[in-house]
Amino acid sequence: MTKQVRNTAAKTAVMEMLSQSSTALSHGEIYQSLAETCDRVTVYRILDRLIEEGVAHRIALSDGTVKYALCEQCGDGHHHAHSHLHFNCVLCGGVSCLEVEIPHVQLPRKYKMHDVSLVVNGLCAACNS
Amino acid sequence: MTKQVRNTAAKTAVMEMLSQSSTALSHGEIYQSLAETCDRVTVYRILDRLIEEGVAHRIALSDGTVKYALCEQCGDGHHHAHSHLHFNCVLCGGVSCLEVEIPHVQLPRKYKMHDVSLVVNGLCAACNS
DNA sequence: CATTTATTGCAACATAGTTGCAATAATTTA
DNA sequence: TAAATTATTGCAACTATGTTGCAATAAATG
Ligand SMILES: [Mn+2]
Ligand SMILES: [Mn+2]
Ligand SMILES: [Zn+2]
Ligand SMILES: [Zn+2]
Repeated sequence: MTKQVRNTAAKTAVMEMLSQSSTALSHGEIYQSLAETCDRVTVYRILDRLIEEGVAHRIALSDGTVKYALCEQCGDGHHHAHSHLHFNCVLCGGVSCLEVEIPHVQLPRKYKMHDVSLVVNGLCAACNS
Repeated sequence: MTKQVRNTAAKTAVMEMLSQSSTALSHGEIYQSLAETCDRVTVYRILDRLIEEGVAHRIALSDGTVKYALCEQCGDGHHHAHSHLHFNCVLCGGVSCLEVEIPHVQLPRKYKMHDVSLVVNGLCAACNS
């Protein structure tokens, strides 16, 4: 039997927060906004669980920073595809999932591609004015 | 006047190591191989300096891990371009610069692209047999 | 309400990266 | 070659990030 899922106040709060946010959030940002209401470790575990449940996904920026975003923000809800790029605004720091397909990349002979991570750094629409 | 550059034993050792290695190396890997011969912090500072000098570059993998590689390995030596992709083998863990141009990506209106980071995870030629 | 067990808090640990400062040593200059 | 300059290093101390074990807590189910 598959492990059952329980909805807790902390988990709901994290999801609510990710859902409200226009930008992907780091563990630290989430933990701080939840100020005192739950433990650091709990936030890590909730995020891990959300990812395992397919509700959220991890985004590693080009400097190594890790952010989290809900998956609905990055697909049409119907077919869930993770082959989209992530945009990191160097001005406001915002990180967002763009509905842009990752172009096909040709690898050298014998290489086998599993998945691709593409992060674009630049100015977002709001900051580029 | 621009800050002068000094070649020290530690710096030479790090460069030698990166130059010999077929894969990009993390700070930890470099530090361990240098075992006891110099401080942890020194390795960080040497790597920062190599990057500032344009000799090496940083590679952030899709899980947030950071690796370092010499720049000569990732260009033809003549024109130095950093718009190439990095390959991370999920089997041997090797990380290498591939001489493959990053395909053009079309961003939504008003977005301004500065630079792109593209990491492909999969099986390298050696592991894919 | 009682049972089951997923989730949490806490302590403790591991790794990654940064900063200040005094000591050291690579270059430059005399 | 010896002295002066200052880039580099070692060390201590600190912050940030992430993980694990275990006992206590609290969802869900009946
Ligand atoms: Mn996304
Ligand atoms: Mn490279
Ligand atoms: Zn912006
Ligand atoms: Zn391999």
